[in-house]
Amino acid sequence: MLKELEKVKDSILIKGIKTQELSSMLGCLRGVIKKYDKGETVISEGDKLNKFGLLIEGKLQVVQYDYLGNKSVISVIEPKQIFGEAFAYVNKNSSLDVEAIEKSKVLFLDSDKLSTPCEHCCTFHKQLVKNLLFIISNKNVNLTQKIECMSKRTTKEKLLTFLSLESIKNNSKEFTILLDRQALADYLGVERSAMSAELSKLRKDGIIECEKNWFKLL
Amino acid sequence: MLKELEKVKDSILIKGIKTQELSSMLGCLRGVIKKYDKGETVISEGDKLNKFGLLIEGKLQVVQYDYLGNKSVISVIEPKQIFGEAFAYVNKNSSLDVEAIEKSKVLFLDSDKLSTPCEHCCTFHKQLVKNLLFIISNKNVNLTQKIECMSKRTTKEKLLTFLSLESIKNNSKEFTILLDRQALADYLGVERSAMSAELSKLRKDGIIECEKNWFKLL
DNA sequence: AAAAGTATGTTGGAAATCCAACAAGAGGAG
DNA sequence: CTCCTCTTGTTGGATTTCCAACATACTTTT
Repeated sequence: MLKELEKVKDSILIKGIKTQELSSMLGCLRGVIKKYDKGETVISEGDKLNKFGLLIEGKLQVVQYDYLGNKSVISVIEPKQIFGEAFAYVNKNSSLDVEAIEKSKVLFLDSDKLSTPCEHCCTFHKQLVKNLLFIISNKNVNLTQKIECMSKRTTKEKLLTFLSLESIKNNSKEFTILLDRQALADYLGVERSAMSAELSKLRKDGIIECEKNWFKLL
Repeated sequence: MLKELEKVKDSILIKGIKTQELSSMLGCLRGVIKKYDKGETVISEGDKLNKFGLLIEGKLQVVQYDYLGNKSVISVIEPKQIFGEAFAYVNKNSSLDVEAIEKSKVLFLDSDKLSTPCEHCCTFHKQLVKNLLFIISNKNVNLTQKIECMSKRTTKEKLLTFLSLESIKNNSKEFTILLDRQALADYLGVERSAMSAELSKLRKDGIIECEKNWFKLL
């Protein structure tokens, strides 16, 4: 198990923790590794979570079924990322499903053990708590920014809000983004073709320049 | 200062902490109380935060200015609620403003001191960390649900998604909501009048019953 | 190099939303 | 009670988005 953990030792969750501490950490947090084949369910809607997951290898998908039963993909989990922590710490049953889309290996850690340092006050606990607070707060900031974009009424405004935020993040009027057109449209909650048309208009109106993933605000 | 803190001793942040521990907590977390008059700025965009706030009395507003300079209210902070914690823990400058909309009193706590238990391993630290993780995770879940609603393409779907989630929360097909029509429209990111019309249609089609803040899914 | 697949841009009609203005009802203040 | 304000519902035309279909360019496969 230790060997598995070392594969992800530069993940944000365990960043700053000494290699020699990893072993006692696994014991302290009751680490368990589980393996999933492609298509298997990792977490089901309604599950009570007292552990959260750290993906060691493979790929997972967080999905949701709406009131009509339509499936939608909320996010994709890559190795070194954690998942399920929000439900674990609100003590609420999961409202999402997590499925393996590749053969995957997951390390589960006890959420309570992490937040409650043991009697020995192990030094790694401090670091873990810091790291976890960083991860969750960061998600929070990102979700808030997404909402900021989505709450604009027109596609043009959504785009400009998004691009303006990216420009600030990159500290430059020029930048590249990670999303392709379809992913950007999904992120903003609009139609890809309509967004594409709007991008063309912004370009024609001299408000932006762009090509593929590269953008420049004028 | 201790007297002020006792006013909010049933806040989620300090829930479960013994009264006799509050005093040492204030010292440990370098608590500072600041007072603001109506209209004063509590946090400015760009501020580097190493403390987060716990509102003791008054009322605050979290606002944001978009790329055109338009002001929009992100949320309202009521007594016992905390604010600024996300930016404090991601070590990122605030991208939001916080303003006092009433004469207010705020207790600031050092975010680093909270996440890094002192040598004495004070028992209240454990509880604080747990409480904080709960609060932030909870915000996370709520933001995700809001995104779930907003990402639907039509007003009808947005409404039904929202109502379906409320129904689940209340564990009943019948429930009342806290938002009035305008607030609900803002939450879903649609026009109030269009939403009102859609509600009427849903009622006419026999999909829901509603009156004011009361709803029933059929 | 041909073929198949993927990403992006374009377009036109159908559908939905926005916007502004007004109507109806409830509740509060004088 | 009357006046005023606030909330909610209604309506119609302007605007925007959606949707489906197709064009083009670029990649990968064979």
